[in-house]
Amino acid sequence: MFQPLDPLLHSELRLAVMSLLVSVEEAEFPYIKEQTGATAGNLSVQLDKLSEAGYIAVEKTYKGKRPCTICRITPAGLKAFEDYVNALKSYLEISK
Amino acid sequence: MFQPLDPLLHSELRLAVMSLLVSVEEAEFPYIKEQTGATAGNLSVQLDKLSEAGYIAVEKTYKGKRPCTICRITPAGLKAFEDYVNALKSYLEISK
DNA sequence: TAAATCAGTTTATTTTATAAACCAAATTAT
DNA sequence: ATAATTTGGTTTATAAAATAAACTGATTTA
Repeated sequence: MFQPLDPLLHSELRLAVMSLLVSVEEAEFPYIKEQTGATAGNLSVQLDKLSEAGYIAVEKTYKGKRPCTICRITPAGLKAFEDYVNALKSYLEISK
Repeated sequence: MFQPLDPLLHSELRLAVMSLLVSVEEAEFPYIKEQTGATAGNLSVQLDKLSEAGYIAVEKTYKGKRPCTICRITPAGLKAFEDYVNALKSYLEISK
């Protein structure tokens, strides 16, 4: 009846991050922070979780002299996102 | 960009309960328990939260000699569910 | 009448989300 | 030059949430 929801994606901020990365395929930390309205601390923690799950790849590089964290969704992350969306439908579609 | 998600509905079990009640408009505790696969304890807690928020109405009655807890969605609950579904779309719809 | 079942509630524990505090380097102001 | 501010984050602490385990009380069934 109800499909289980991947707890890693069933989180407002992590879902927003994934949603963002699905469409842009590459985003820097400050951009994600601005688009999601998250605090840096919260974002840092949630990016770590997504990264540890293999849902996103995080590249720590430099932009001139300043540090620059670039995030990209992975194939596993894309799959997980799609699966999550499908699972959600079992909760949202009225009349089966 | 991303709409905030009602934390009361952004919970696997509570969302399943609401989803169920949207379609049936009346359900007994054991039925909800069976359909969601929840433990009785967890279900009891989550029904209380939905009830306190005014999203469902809980009627405690008897079926013969046995206690019988009947749940129904309220207009406020239906509205909240619809709003939640709309908010979710901002996370799921690629390209705007 | 003892054991098991039904219908739940209460309580305790683990997990999670989140913000506050912090750190280091770079830039800007005095 | 050096003090203050900003940028780009990480770490840590706290509050909230989810969940299961333990419990209660009445009802069947053995």
